[in-house]
Amino acid sequence: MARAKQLRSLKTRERLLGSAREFVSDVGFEELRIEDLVSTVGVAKGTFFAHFKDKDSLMDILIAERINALLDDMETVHNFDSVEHVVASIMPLLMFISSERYVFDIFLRLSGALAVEEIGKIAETIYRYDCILIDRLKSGPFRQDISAELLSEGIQAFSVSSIALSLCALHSEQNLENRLVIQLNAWMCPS
Amino acid sequence: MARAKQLRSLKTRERLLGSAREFVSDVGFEELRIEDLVSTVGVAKGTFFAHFKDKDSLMDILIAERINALLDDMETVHNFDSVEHVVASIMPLLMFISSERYVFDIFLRLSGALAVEEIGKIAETIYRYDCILIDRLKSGPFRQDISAELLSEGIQAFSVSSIALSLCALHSEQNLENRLVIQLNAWMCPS
Amino acid sequence: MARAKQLRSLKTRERLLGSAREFVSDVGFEELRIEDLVSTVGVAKGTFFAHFKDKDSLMDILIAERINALLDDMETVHNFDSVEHVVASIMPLLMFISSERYVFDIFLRLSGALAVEEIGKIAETIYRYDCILIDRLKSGPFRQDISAELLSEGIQAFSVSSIALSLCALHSEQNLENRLVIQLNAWMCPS
Amino acid sequence: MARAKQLRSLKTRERLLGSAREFVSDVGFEELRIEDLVSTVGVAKGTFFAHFKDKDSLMDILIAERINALLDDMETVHNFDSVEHVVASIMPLLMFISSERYVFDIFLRLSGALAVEEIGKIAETIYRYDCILIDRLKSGPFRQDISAELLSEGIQAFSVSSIALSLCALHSEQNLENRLVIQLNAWMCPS
DNA sequence: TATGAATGAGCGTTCATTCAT
DNA sequence: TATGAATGAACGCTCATTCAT
Repeated sequence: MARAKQLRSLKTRERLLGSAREFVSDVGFEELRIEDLVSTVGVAKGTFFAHFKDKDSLMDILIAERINALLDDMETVHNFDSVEHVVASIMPLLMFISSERYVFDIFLRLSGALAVEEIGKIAETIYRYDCILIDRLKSGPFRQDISAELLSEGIQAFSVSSIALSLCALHSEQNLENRLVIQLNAWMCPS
Repeated sequence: MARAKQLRSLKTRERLLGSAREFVSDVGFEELRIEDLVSTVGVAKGTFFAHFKDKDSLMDILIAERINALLDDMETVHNFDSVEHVVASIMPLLMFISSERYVFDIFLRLSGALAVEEIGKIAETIYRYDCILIDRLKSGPFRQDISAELLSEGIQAFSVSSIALSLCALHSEQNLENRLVIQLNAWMCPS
Repeated sequence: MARAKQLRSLKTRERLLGSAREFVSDVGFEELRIEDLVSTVGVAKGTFFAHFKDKDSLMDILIAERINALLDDMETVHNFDSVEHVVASIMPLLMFISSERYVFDIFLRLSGALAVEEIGKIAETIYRYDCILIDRLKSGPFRQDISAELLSEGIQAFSVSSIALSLCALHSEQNLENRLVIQLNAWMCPS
Repeated sequence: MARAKQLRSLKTRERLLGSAREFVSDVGFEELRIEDLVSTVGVAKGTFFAHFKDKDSLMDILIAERINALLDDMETVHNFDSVEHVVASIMPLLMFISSERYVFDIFLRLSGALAVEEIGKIAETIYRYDCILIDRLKSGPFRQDISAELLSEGIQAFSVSSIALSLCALHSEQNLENRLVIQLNAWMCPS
C-alpha cells in the first residue's frame, strides 16, 4: 500500500528540489516563488503541496542541505588546535547563515524542533553540528573545567549572537570573525 | 497657530500610542493591526504614517518602553553578588522578549542600529542595558581576566541563545533559567 | 474464479458504503471526504471511482437509502384523514432533506432524472414518494376537482418551498410545519 | 470621516460592476472570473474585495439587478385577468432564474435573508416581487377564501418547483409553462 | 480491479504602505 | 497634517477526478 509510490513520485520530488536549488542560486532563498517553481518544473501547484507541507518546509530542506554540505567540509578537520582554528572552521557556516536575513530567520525558526515527532531537517543539522563540535572539542587545547557539551553551547550562543549583529548595517564580516575570536578565546581559554 | 497645530499633532500621536498600548495588552504585539488602531483612534490610515515611519517604528517604541521599564527595575539592584543573582535580575527582561516570537523577531531586527544616524529606541535600550550590566559587573565576584564589556557581551549572547531555544516547543521557561545559570557560571566564573 | 472476484468486489463496495454511512452519521453528508473514506477502508482513491461513478453517485445512494427508510415508515400509514395528518406524515422526510443545505442541494439536483436511461436512486424515491402520496390522497377527505396526481405535485411544491425557506437563518423548524399546514389546507381543502 | 469616499471609490465600483455585467452577458454568470474582471478593469484583486465581500456578494447584486429589471416590466401590468395572464407575466422572471443552474443555486441560497441586519439584494427583490404579486392578486378574478399573501406564497412555491424540474434534462421550457398553468389554475381557481 | 500520483484553476486572504487630493 | 482608496503579489488551499501503470 505504500509501495508503488517511488518511481514517479520521487522523480517529481527531485525535479522540484532540483529546480528549487537553481532558483536559490540564481535569485536567493527569499526570492524563490512557488509559482515560478511549479511552472518551471511543469507540474501543478497542488503537486507541490502534495510533496511539501508548505514553503517553509521546502526551505527547511534546502537550507539543511547547504548546512550539511558545509558540515561535511567541517568534518574533514579532525582536531581543533586553537580558538582561531575553531573560528576558521565554522566561519563558512556562519557566512552562509548570515548571507540573507531570510535564511537566518528560517534558521532561527526551524532550528528548534517543533515537536518531538517532527524534527525538521535544519534541527537535525544542528544536532549533527553539535556532535561534530563536541567530538573535536574533547581533544582540543581548551579549558577542561567544563564539559565539551557546554563548551559547544557557548560556541553556538556566540555564533548566533555574532550573526545577528552582522545582519545589522554597522557590522561587517571581518568584524564578525574578529569579535568571535575574542569572545571564544575568553570562553574557551580563560586564563 | 503653529503651536496649536503642534499640540494637536502631538495629541494625535499620543492617542495612537495610547491606543496601541491597549491593543498590545489585549491581543499582543503580533496581533496589532494598523487598521484597527486608526479606526479606534478615529483617524485615517495615512495619518498613522505621518506620525510613524512604519509599523516597525511603532513597535520599536512600544517594545523599547517595556524594556526601559524593566531596566528601571534592574537599576534598583546595585550589585551582583552571584551568577544566580545576575540571572534573577535579567530574567524579567528575558521573559518579556521571549513572550512572543514576534517580539523576539523585532528585537533581533532592531537591536542593532540600522544606520549610524538613526539609532532606534530598542537599540538605545540595548546600549542602556549594556551600561547597566557593565557597571554592576565591574564590582561583582566574577572573573577579572576579561573586561566587564566582554563579560556583558557573553551574557547577552547566552541570553539571546536561550530565548531562541525557549521559543521552540520543547524548551520551557524553567529550563531557560536553569540553563542560563549553568552557562553563565561557566562564562563568568571559570575555575 | 470470476465469482470470487465478484465477491471481493462486492465486498469492497460494501465496505465503502458502510464506512460512508459512518462518516455521514459522524460528520454529516457535506463533510464526507473521499480521501478520508478510502483511507479508512484501506483502498486507493481510484478504487472508489471504480465502484462509483462520482461522489454525487455515492451521495445519491446514501441519501436515497435514508429517504427510503422514511418512506417505509410513511407507508405504514394507509389513510390521510386530514391535512394535519398529511403534514405530520411527511415531516420526517422534510426534516431530513432540510437537515443540511448540502443534502437539499443534492436532492434538488438529483431529484429529476438526468436522462431517461439513468434514473438515479433519489429520483426513484421521488417516484415512490409520489406513488405513496397519490394512493393515500385518492381516498382522503380532500378536494376532488383535481386529480390525486396534481394534488401530490402541489404538496411537493409547497414542501420544497418550505424547506428552502427553513434553510435560511430566519426560519425555524416549527415555522416550517405551521406554514405548511396553512398552505396545504388552502391547497387541498379550498372552501 | 465618511465623506471623501465618493468620487474615486464609487467610480471604481461602477467600473467593476460595469465590466462584470459585460462578462455576464458574454460568458454567463457561472463563467465570470474575479481574476479576469480585475485585470480587465485594471485594478488589483485586493480592490475587488474592498468593494465586495466575496464573489457571491457580487453575484447577489448582478442577479438582483436583472430581477429588478424584470420586475419593472412586471409592474407595468396592473391587473391579472386570468391565471394564464399571471403565468405569462412571471415567465420572463422564471426564464431568467432557470437560465443557468448556477443562477438558480445563487438565487436559492441568497433568497432568504441570512440575518435580519444584512438583507441581501436578491432577498430584497423577493420581497418586492411578493408585494407586486399581492397587489395584483387582490383585484384579480381568483379565489377569495384565502388571503392574497397566501395566494402569492403558492405561486412562488409552484414557480420554484417548476424551475427545479426544468433544470433537469427531461423537462423543457414549454413544459414549464404548461405545467405551471395547470398547477396555478388548481391553486388559484379551485372550482 | 486496483493503485496513487498528479491535476487544475480559481478563490480568498493578507495588510502595510503609498499617493493623489 | 489629514484623508482613505488603491495597491500588490504571492500563498495556501481545495479535493473530486483522471490516468498511466
